Amino acid sequence: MELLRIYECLCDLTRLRLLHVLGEGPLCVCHFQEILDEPQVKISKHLAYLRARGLVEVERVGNWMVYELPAKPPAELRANLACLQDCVRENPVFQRDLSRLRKLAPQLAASGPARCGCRD
Amino acid sequence: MELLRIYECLCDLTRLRLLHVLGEGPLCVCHFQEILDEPQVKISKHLAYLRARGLVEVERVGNWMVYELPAKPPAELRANLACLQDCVRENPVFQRDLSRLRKLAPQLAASGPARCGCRD
DNA sequence: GATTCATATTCCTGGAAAGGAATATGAATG
DNA sequence: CATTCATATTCCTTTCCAGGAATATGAATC
Repeated sequence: MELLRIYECLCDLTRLRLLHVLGEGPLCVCHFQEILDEPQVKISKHLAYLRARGLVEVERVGNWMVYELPAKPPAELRANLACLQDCVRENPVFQRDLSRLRKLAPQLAASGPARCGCRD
Repeated sequence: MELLRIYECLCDLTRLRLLHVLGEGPLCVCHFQEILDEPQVKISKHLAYLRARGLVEVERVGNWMVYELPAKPPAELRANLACLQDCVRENPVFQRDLSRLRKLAPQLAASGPARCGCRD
């Protein structure tokens, strides 16, 4: 993966938030909408942007599209995601996203990384 | 400093190279031109871009403009510059830049971080 | 004070991308 | 098979930025 592609993905706030939340585990679009509190088009387009550049992968599950980070992310991506996570540790927006995620999937919070709960 | 501003600066190859080389120490525009082998306008504009966002600082020394990283870079910048350096450790373009830098200022290579040698 | 030198700025053009409104797709369900 | 639901795509407008050519600035030097 090219480093530049990664940085291009990182230079938009919505995409930063998407990637940050994805660090907790796979998630579907409807959950992103609730967590980020942003319109569907916006979420969907930015996910497409990330997907086109290989930063996320998708799997269709019935009506839902479940997005996740690549199973084996290249070193550059891993390094930058770790760096991002570190940088936003005290950022209210990013932390609010995380706490909303945990409210959405409280049963998963205990059992390791969150999964998309659409099927429940 | 806003994290987004940093990422915006990082999503262009020329700026990545400038920042990477600046990690070795202050440098003037003419040296950047030689090291990156890019036209003056391009270098100058990207340095202005970085400067406008606070990623670099300038000092005039006679005819030369000496650019450097901020004396006390905020944590987000430090983290990302370290991450960048790590990611390009095996990248031929970035490593060629470094070796050109050392050829330009061999006497400085030994004595710690490189300084702009225009005054010599 | 005219010239030179290093660098910055302006003016242009083309392309990318963000955001929203509207519409399309495709799976599930009645 | 018509509808609903979750999501994607298209179309549009606006803004931003990259790159190059030409020109401007400002310090130094003759």
